[in-house]
Amino acid sequence: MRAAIRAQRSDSRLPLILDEAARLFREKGYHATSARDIAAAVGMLPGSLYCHFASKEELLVAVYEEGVRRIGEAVKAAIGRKSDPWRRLEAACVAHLDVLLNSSDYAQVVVRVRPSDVPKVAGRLIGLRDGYERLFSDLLAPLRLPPGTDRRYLRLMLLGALNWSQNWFRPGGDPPGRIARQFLDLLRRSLERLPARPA
Amino acid sequence: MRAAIRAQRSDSRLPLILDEAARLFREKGYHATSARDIAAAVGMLPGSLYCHFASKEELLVAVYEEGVRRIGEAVKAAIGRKSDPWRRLEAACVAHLDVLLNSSDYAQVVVRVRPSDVPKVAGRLIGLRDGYERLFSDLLAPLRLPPGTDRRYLRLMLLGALNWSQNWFRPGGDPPGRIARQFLDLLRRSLERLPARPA
DNA sequence: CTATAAGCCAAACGAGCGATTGTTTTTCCA
DNA sequence: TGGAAAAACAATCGCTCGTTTGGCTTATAG
Repeated sequence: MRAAIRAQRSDSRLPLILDEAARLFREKGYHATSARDIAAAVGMLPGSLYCHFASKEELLVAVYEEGVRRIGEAVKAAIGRKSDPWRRLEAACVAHLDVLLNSSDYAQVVVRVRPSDVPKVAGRLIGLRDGYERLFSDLLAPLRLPPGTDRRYLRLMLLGALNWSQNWFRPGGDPPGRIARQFLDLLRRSLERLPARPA
Repeated sequence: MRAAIRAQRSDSRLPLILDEAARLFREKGYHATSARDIAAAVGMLPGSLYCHFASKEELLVAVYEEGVRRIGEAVKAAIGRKSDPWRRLEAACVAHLDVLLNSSDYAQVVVRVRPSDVPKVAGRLIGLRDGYERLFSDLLAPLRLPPGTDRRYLRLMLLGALNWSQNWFRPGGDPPGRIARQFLDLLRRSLERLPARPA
């Protein structure tokens, strides 16, 4: 029991602050969430937040960083040791969308909050997002595609459609995994240079 | 000279208010734009805005309505009297993206501002956007597609990719029309059931 | 010529904002 | 077990927010 109490006490509430900030930023957006909202959700006074963060913007950056880290981690785990390029891409899309629509407030903040909404840290946010998207460039590189196919547009179209799904997705409809596969399949058949499926 | 003065005086500044509100909402987002910002841009005092609008939310709705109207108008004009379904869709995508990235602050607000950021009027904003998107459903209906193709996902993917391009588009790169055609072409080849292009 | 109503100004309201300060409590290690 | 360091409290700062009120000017219809 002593050990349990000690462990509890030594818990810093910083992770809790990040959790609640992520949840609120995801729910209402950055500007519509006040420092007081976050403090109240954690159960502390507004001023106490500034023991952990220099400003509300820096708190956002911390949430954003963790979000990028978690998406990247989920996608890398999903790819695993697969070797077929199309299967790797499919696994990545499914994981990307799953973490984006379902499992992580942090990840949702990355897509929900526009860097240009927070000018003071916009550059850093964009840098973080770009870092993640390079992962998709790497996934697209080994695909064998029809000559003349622009991989950059392929990436932009795929990620754009996936990210935008946050705007219309409602739990209870098709699950994220199915959405991701549907999108990918719309591109896949042509780009694999297979004839349309036989009747 | 007398006539000129009279004409000037009778000018209502309401259109100017809408223009500046659209510009600022597009640039900074809804919450980051204050009523004082808008008033200053028009050259009047903050309180005077309320001669024309009951609240900041209602001003947003007015801008949003005008935005939806303008996108719809541009897309319909682009379709014109074309009859081939794929050409109609292409013209629509090009017009949609052009108005979204280039020509209209009003249109950009429609994509930029998330309805859920403004809960009091979210329902009306979503309704307006849904009304517009029905236009795309109509464009997709007459396409001859491989059996089993889900037109709903086709619409969601296409509009999602187009709308998201607002996040990465920078003037000076490829023009909107080219972007739209690139996206559409990535889908088109397979869905038209043509074999891959001959070497 | 006058009554009316719209458009705008001038001033300010209360609420809520992000952030700071000084003090107290808690934690942890020597 | 003493004492520094970290964490949180308590109170409040100055500011900006959306909005309201009341009065002045001016175009226009009767």
